[in-house]
Amino acid sequence: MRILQLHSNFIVFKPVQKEIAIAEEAEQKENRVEEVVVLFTAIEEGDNAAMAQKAIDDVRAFLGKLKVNRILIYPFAHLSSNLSKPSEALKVIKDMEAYAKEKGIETYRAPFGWNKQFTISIKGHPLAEQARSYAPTPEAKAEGETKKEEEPVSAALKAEDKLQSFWHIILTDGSLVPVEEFKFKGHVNLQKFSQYEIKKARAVTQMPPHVTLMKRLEIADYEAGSDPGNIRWYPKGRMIKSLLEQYVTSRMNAYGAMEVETPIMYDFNHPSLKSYLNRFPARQYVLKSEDKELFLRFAACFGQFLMAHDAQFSYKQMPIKLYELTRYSFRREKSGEVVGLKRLRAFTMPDCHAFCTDLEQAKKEFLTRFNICVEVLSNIGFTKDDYEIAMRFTKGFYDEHKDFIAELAKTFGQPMLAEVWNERFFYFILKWDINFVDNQDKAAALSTDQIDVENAKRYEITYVDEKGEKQYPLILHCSPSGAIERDIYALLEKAYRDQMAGKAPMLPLWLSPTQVRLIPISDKFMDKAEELAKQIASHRIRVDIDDNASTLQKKIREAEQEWVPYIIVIGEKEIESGTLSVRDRELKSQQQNMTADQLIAKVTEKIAGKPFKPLPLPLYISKRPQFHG
RNA sequence: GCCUCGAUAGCUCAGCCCGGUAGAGCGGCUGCCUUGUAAGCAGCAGGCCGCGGGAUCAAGGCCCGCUCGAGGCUCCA
Repeated sequence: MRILQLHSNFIVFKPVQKEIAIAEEAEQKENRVEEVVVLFTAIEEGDNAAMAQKAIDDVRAFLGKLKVNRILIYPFAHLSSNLSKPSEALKVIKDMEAYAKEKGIETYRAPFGWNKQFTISIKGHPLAEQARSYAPTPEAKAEGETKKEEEPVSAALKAEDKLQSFWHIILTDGSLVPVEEFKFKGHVNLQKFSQYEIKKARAVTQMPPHVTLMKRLEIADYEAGSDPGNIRWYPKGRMIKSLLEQYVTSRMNAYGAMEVETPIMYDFNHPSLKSYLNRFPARQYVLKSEDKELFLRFAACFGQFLMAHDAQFSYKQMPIKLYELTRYSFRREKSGEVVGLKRLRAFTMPDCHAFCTDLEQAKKEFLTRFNICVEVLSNIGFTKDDYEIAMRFTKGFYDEHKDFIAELAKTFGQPMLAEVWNERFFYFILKWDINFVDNQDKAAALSTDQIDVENAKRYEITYVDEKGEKQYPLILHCSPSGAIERDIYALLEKAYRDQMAGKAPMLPLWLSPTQVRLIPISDKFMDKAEELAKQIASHRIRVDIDDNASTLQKKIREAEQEWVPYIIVIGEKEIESGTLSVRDRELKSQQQNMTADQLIAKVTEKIAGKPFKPLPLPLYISKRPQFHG
């Protein structure tokens, strides 16, 4: 709290304009107060009622010396760069006012939240001008926290600090083995993942491989002109990202989810959002617009919950599934945590909520979605060897639903990590996440699902049951693929791992920007190359032509460095024989002889069922700009 | 956010310790070569040495601040 205290002959102030939504009511007329001690006051983060009283007590001491008993509390934000939230500030200002009146001081107050005009005449004596600053004292701080604890949400937050986790491995029969007793032989990644989760101990001194790759392959790059964690996508990267987005969305459509679209920014002071938000105090991007304070969404929950709040539905229609691909969700992660495509401040997340009548329905749906998530990751290009699963639940939940956990474990067919809590700290009773373990032995969550038992109430979302009574549903929160950017991170890290193991690194065929590269041996064969390109492209295959004036060997080298899956050289032999010599990256670039039709059939089969986008760059390589050295 | 380290041509990096006219390779452009499965040859252009301040006759190099990045800590709904 900062106070500028001025002993004045008089002050005249006039509210001009409301600055914020929660501004107090006030008349736009001049107010004049004579012979008064004016307190220009800024309320800072952490200030509370105790501090309000202390400040007023200090002022009272001065009033005695000055022989005045009249104060004006004047909210004045400009004294601090560490202001509290307006709603908090108003509370503290009111505390000051009430306490001062209680102590018999003639107290005036300028309205909060207004742009005000003022004229002041200050007395010239030594005690007339005083500035004071109050940092939250340890006691005041503790008191503030105790106070917070009374709110249910903050209690949960505070509990999270003390949260104690017990780590186990879930065997495929659903039984739990303490992590220390599990033999990790043959489960190297699970061991790494467990280490990461439990000890969080890492020692690495290398640039994350996917960061180098995302730049070199002209997929994505940092954008220094934005905020950290806001990424620039080049044509190839945009295409890859768009295909993944399309794929996940179409899979969720097939699952029966209804796609919706909701705003990316929300009013800080909206009553339904407030208590939910309080759990995440410093994590949003905040923006001011006219008289409103808005935050950027960090998931699709807000929009979908507000929509579900207004919707009418009954048990007969449930489970009801809403889906949105958020482009973007925003989380203002701490600067030291933002890295590459792994952890961003603006990211694209598919988010599907299922509203279920009861736990039985929720469990059934949960299992369905679990299988969908594994399928989605598989289609993106990840096998069960690429990731590890963590199940998180309370001891109580496990005891009651052991069979269900066992069923999930059996479905997955591999041991999983279990984080077990003694009591529930979060709004969910069961959660799992699929984690990719990267080349620095760090883990990043991809798919996730959870059973939420709190938010229906918080958002007043209800359905009508068989008896015609309103009930709160259980809400499942699922991201089938996790953040799309993170999928690309994992694909690149996987490719790098393949490379280290002596394999040719590559993207899945359906995501390769160029699927087939044609290299005419000389200008003479350009016509033939164009003809062939036309034929291949007509089958929804991305094909391009290297028409640069360099050597054959160099063109092959460049195609290999671009991770092009099929490279075809076109010259005299091909034209005469009618068969193509295809360099197949998957087969360590061995040359395979096949006809154009055979190649088309092969590619078509491999990308069957996946979305398609045309070549993201000009057909001729010579026409392409260079986006990254 | 904190601690440590870094930022030099489009890219990768040398020069900094010990202050004195800005370097290489790749890429780009121009020309030659018309190529048979991972780098053909030559020439040319290209720099606010991240931004701002300071000390110095003189700063890419020393000092301070900032921005961005990397690692660690913390965090990860």
